[in-house]
Order: sequence, then C-alpha cells, then structure tokens
Amino acid sequence: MKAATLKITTWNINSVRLRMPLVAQFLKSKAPDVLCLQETKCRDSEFPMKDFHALGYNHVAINGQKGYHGVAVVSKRPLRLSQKRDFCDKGDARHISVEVEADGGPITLHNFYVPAGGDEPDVTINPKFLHKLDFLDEMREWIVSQGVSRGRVMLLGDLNIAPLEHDVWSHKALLKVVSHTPIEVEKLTNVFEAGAWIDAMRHFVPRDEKLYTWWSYRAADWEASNRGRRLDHILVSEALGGALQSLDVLREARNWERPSDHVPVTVELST
DNA sequence: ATGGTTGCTTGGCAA
Repeated sequence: MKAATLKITTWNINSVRLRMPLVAQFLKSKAPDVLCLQETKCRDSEFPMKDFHALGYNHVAINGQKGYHGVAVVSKRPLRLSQKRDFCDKGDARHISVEVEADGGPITLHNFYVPAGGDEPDVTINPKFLHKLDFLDEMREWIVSQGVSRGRVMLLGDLNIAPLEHDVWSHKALLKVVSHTPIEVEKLTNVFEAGAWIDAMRHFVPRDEKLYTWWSYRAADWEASNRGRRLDHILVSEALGGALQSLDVLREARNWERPSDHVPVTVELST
C-alpha cells in the first residue's frame, strides 16, 4: 500500500533548459511527488517536456515567457490547471496554480515568482521596487477577496524577501538591501496574515536559527562567507498545518556543477 | 568604498 504522504519541492532553477541535468539528478535522488519551479526562462514551446516525461513526471503545468521569469509545476500525480494570474497586469509569467490529487482530497498549489525589485529600495527612483511592493499588495488583496487560503492550500515559491532577522546572514547589514527592508517585510507579513498561513519552514526550524535558501553568485566562496538569505518559502493553510511531516533544504545543491543560486526546499505532508 | 557572477543573447539588462 502506498504511503499516504505527499512530497513537494520548490526550486528557483534560473533557466530550466540549462539546468535540466541538475533537475534530473534531483528528481532521481529525492523523488518528490511535485516540483514547483521558478525562473524557467523559456517559452512554453521550449519547455523540456520530454525530459520530465522520461523521468516519470507526466503531469506538467507551465506559464513561461521568453528569456525572463516563468513558473512550472511538474508532478508524478495528476494535476488540474486552475489559474495563471497576471499580477500587476504586466504580462509577466509569475504565477500558476494547480490542484494535485491526494488521498485526503485535492490540494491547491500556488506557485509564485515575486519580482526581485531592483537594487534601490526607493520607489521614487526605482520602478522595479514599486512593482514589487504593488505585487505584494495585490497578493494580499487577492488572498482576502478570493478566500485563497480556505481549505487545503499551499502558497510557495521564490518570494524574494527574507522576512525574519535570522533569514539573513546579518539583519543590520541588510536593512537597506532590497529583500530585507522593513517595507518589504511588512508587506510580506501582511500576505502571511491575510491567509493565516503557516510558515512550513519555520515550523521545523526555530526562528532564532539561521536558515537560508539562496547564496549570491558574486561571493568568491559562497560556503566560506555563508552570506545567505531565505528567499524561498512554503506556506500552508490552517487545514494542512497538522499534516506537516518534514523539511529538507538541500544546501549541497549549491555546490553542484553550474548550480542555481537557489537550492531546492522540500516539505512532506501526510495526506 | 563598492565590486563581485550568471543567464539570455550578442549589448545590456535583470537578478
């Protein structure tokens, strides 16, 4: 009898075509039921569909665009595409949602790639930062008005914000660095509260322990300096809070050959 | 004080 669990991974892959060998290595060794990707960086017609099929991931939902952004969900279990919402009406591919079959009933997944926001944390001179804040406001409004977190729901992906003091290597040094500024943290906190989401990663790792999912390419030695940030998140609705079984942040993936700057984050749920 | 790297594409932006 099949174990009644569901393993779900989120991973900003920074070009799915370039890194398909790493994805294959990951799927073979960890075998999650569902993998949610961000920054696929290709049109839907260019997505390496056959490679996923060959690995046993026969169910695929994609929202891609040429060169930038792009999100995808690949699964060993049947999926039903439910939505591709164009937040901020810019035509960006930054969201896709699906329903995944599970023993206790379907689970809705919302896979996000939130705008990075550029370098300057000042909306008067940096339109990319304004876009990021507007995107977060729209997420909050959408969660409230649509009741997004009702039922068995997960919201995950690269949210490009490290909200807690120990989600960054130095809280003080990063207060004026986009990804950890007070205004971004406030708006992401509003998103969390709007759905009464449970922070699945912090369910397993205390808030006073360092926890990162991303290390810059620009460090001479990422591992020695260890200047990481927790930019990737998995949130679950209250109905799934009691189902959380385990967490795996695959730090070693940052040392793979030609790695993404983000590592895969996996949670296991009892279903 | 201000680089540093990577990907998509071939000059320069986005991250």
